Amino acid sequence: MEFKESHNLIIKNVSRFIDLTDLEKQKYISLLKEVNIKKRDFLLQAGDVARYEYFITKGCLKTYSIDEEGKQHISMFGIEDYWTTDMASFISGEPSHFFVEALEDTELLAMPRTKYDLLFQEIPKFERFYRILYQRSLMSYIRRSNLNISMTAEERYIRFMERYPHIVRRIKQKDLAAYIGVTPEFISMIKLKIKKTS
Amino acid sequence: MEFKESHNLIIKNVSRFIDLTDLEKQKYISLLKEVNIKKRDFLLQAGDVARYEYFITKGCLKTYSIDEEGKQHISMFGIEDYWTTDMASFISGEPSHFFVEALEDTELLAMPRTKYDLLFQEIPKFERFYRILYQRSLMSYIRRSNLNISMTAEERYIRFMERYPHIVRRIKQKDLAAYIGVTPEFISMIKLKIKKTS
DNA sequence: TCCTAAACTTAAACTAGTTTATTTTTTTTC
DNA sequence: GAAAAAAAATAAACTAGTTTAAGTTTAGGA
Repeated sequence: MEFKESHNLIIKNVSRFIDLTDLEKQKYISLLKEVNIKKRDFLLQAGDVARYEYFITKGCLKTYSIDEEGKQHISMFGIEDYWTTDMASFISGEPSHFFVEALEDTELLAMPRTKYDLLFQEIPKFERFYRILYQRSLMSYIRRSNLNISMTAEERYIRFMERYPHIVRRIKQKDLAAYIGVTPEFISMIKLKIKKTS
Repeated sequence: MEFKESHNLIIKNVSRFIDLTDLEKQKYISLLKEVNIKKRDFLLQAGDVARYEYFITKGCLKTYSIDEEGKQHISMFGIEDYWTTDMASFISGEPSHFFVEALEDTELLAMPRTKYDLLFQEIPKFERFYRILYQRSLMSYIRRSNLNISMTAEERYIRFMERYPHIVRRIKQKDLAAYIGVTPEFISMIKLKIKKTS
């Protein structure tokens, strides 16, 4: 069975955890909506309710909140083959505290909250898919926040550079700083220090 | 159908998200193992593999890691009606980086990793239960780490005191500090400051 | 119930990371 | 491809939270 490129991508992602028949694939795809946004546009803004769970087929996004002093805190970057939304808002139906903004022109597939129950009803295997997906997200979330707590900013910077060089290449240093949890000035200091010692 | 007190508790917890027949309840309970540990004993230690997911029926626990300088970082407290384990180790089968230690004599029900697949096979509804459970854990994890990032230690302290007074009553200030992410001395300073201002 | 270890308090010196301000470099836009 | 805007670098003054150290209170085991 032939699908378009973006649909192949999402089916490949889902098929890591569950096997779908051709009919189920078709059914699943029929629930998805295509969304394209330009660089600097928002997929979600604080105050909005997250009505979709998005799968990224092309591009790059950042998810962040803004604190009382107006500072951005980036909680994740999203690139091809990853999922993004504000889970808290998506589930609870309450307004989000997050912004999801495109760092490049971006293409996504959106699963509407309104179709979520229908999906589980028609293809119960998806309970399993999401059980595993959320279990793994939880796992990496726990790992990350544990590391963040026990490492200095310099260690966090070095670790991110080593583990996600493909993301580093696509983002501004300013955004890296907002993810690491320091000021851009401090990143400059770290780089200077590393240059001197090596 | 009659079950013992602890089994009633876990069934009530599971029944928030899925309905079980009496037969399914019995089957589920037959997979669980009762575990009792004394204050200061460990449910899990760094280096061990987490072979169980635990439901707390009585008592209080802390989950923490120890960094290179020997400092404890508490990531959660567990009390009655909550679940605990190191999800990362439980899923991956790799050794854990966490300690789970009893702060009081504690009674638990343990679901073995070895029975996990059997559970999903025999009662597929549990895929749904865990999908929802993990989705909600993820949600509160995201909320918490977002708040921690954008608040000062003082704000985090005040918030915890307000939201979890029933937990505060059962733990040492030292452990509260390790959860908030500051030294016990700094907690003393915060208390002093609050006393002065009010 | 007493004794001892652990927990908590207070305070002064210290440090990782921030703030503010200026200059240089890179990116965007027309 | 030049002008304007945004991002990055450098450096000095500053602050939230740490460290060290000494004294006080509390808890729990023999």
